[in-house]
Amino acid sequence: MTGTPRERYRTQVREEVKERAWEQIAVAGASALSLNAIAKQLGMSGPALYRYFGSRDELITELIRDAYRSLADAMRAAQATGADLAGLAHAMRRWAVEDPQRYFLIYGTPVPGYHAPDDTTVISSEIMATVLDACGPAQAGPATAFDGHLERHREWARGHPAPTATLHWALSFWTRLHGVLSLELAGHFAGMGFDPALLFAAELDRLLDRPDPAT
Amino acid sequence: MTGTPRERYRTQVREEVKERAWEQIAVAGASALSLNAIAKQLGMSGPALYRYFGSRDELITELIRDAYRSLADAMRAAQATGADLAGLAHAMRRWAVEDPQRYFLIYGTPVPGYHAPDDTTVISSEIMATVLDACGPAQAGPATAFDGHLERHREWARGHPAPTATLHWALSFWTRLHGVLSLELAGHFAGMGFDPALLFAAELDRLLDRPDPAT
DNA sequence: GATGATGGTGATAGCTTCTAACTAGCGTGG
DNA sequence: CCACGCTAGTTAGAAGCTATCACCATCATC
Repeated sequence: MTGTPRERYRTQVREEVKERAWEQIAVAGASALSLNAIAKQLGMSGPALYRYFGSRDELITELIRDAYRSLADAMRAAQATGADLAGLAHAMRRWAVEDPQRYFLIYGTPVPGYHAPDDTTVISSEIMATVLDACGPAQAGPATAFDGHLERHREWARGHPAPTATLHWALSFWTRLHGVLSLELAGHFAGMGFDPALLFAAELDRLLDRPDPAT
Repeated sequence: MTGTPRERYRTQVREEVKERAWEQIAVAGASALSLNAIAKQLGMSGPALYRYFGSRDELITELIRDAYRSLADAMRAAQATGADLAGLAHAMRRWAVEDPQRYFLIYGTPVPGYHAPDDTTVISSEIMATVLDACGPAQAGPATAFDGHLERHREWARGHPAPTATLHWALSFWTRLHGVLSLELAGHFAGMGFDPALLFAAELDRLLDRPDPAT
């Protein structure tokens, strides 16, 4: 809405490019993303896209940034509606299942040479802060040897007042949910018969120290 | 050693191709694997490789198979030397850290169209069986609602006599260790300061119900 | 209205996978 | 022993990709 018509057109084309890029990624993965194909879909030919994105990597970087932003927003939105930690976990799973390749763009196989831009780590710690905010005093767990080590490496919490044991707990929240979720999204449970959503819920219950929600 | 000289030469070239492929994957990831580059390294030009591998996908499939086989062997070898569950976990981590891209070839971002060959699921359940074999009666955890669901979907255990609660426990072993391990290998802990190996050990301790190994 | 920034074009280089046609040579059956 | 056949290798080429370059049109502003 703001800016000169030139600028508005420019951002609109950029958005449309990213739109098509997401479509391609959803059906064939990020490695199959083709600038040529996107250009053809937009009715313009090949090199025109380089006016809007300097390279394929630059476009993908932009998409990674947007994916991070989208995940952080989904978590914050869940928190805003009064969701507890279980609610945050399910919001995260919903966001991931909605577009698995978008999840893998963040948490999938890294390309050895590639370095994510700095602001993604900012967003990443924003997500972490959302989890920490939702943690009550109950989320601590008994002190472990790792907690002592973690006490000396609290930098990543960016001054969040949560006790170190809670930081450890939040790390477990992240790693465990990512473990079950990424295996589900990658299809590793496909031929095994059980319902991945139930395994996710069970893992979450164990994490929240609710040993048996059924009885 | 067996077979005609022709066959021996053929398998030797195939092995050499895979060797170079692993080198390329280790430094640039599987997506950057180039048959042309491999052929050039072997001193032959381009299309000659298609005598040995029908396509790029076929080569990658072969590599995935070998990676699965290698992981299963590493786990079985650890078990053969009397390793307990913690030993299995550390064997798995060693194997992964040794060549992260090899780990990601198995557990990383899946290409939407691609379907892994059937024998990989066989090897996968062999790995699962190794874990189940190392489980004592202690590894069960309290019965959960998920265990009831899992009771009706035991097919993937392929007749292993372990009780259902132990199957659930083995799933947690898999998902939790994969969670912390894959995030480490992907570099998501890079800027956070703490030692990923210690987080892995801590997560393993919690999994094995050893709340505080330090005190 | 002239001028300069901007958007788009086709041509081109260099890379990729993969197919097709063809040749050199090894190994075995007659 | 020799001829045939299979195999491994070659070059050429199609189709695709990223990315750069040179050029042209068009729009916005002075």
